[in-house]
Amino acid sequence: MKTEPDVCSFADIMAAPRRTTSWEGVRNYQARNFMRDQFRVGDIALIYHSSTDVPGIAGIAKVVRAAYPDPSALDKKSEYFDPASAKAGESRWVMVDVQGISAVPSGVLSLADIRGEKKLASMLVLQRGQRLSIQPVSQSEWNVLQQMLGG
DNA sequence: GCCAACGTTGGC
DNA sequence: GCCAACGTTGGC
Repeated sequence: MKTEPDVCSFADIMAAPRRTTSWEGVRNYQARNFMRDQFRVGDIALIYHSSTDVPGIAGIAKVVRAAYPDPSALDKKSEYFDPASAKAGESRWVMVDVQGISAVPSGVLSLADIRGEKKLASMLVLQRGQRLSIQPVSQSEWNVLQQMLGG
């Protein structure tokens, strides 16, 4: 799950009540559908910092609430306000709640580190033009990442 | 700040 | 339903 640390960093998640935050503001259908159709309570999520000095995985979280309507789409004061949702009278977007588990010990497992590991060459985050803010990670990729994170 | 890549919008 | 124009993403 990508986030800009200036907006919501992994540290922000860890500092939130119950270390839990709602993943509001996803406004891309493919990313929404991943949350709606694939996310289950208990699933592990990698929190990735984008648009920052050292982009990469900053921490591990887990899904503690499955997809439900994202009310920010109906909030005119929100930067995530969606006129089409407001017109329809209900949010077309969903969010999940995630709870921080642990930060990456070194601070970040950088994109460069990920790119340097041949076993991770299949990761979507490395693919050219891949901008999706929610990306699936395979079990084998996760196994390698866990090794790199010291188990 | 650049710019490639991609998604969305809207006129036709 | 095509597709040009526009907006956004995000590494570099």
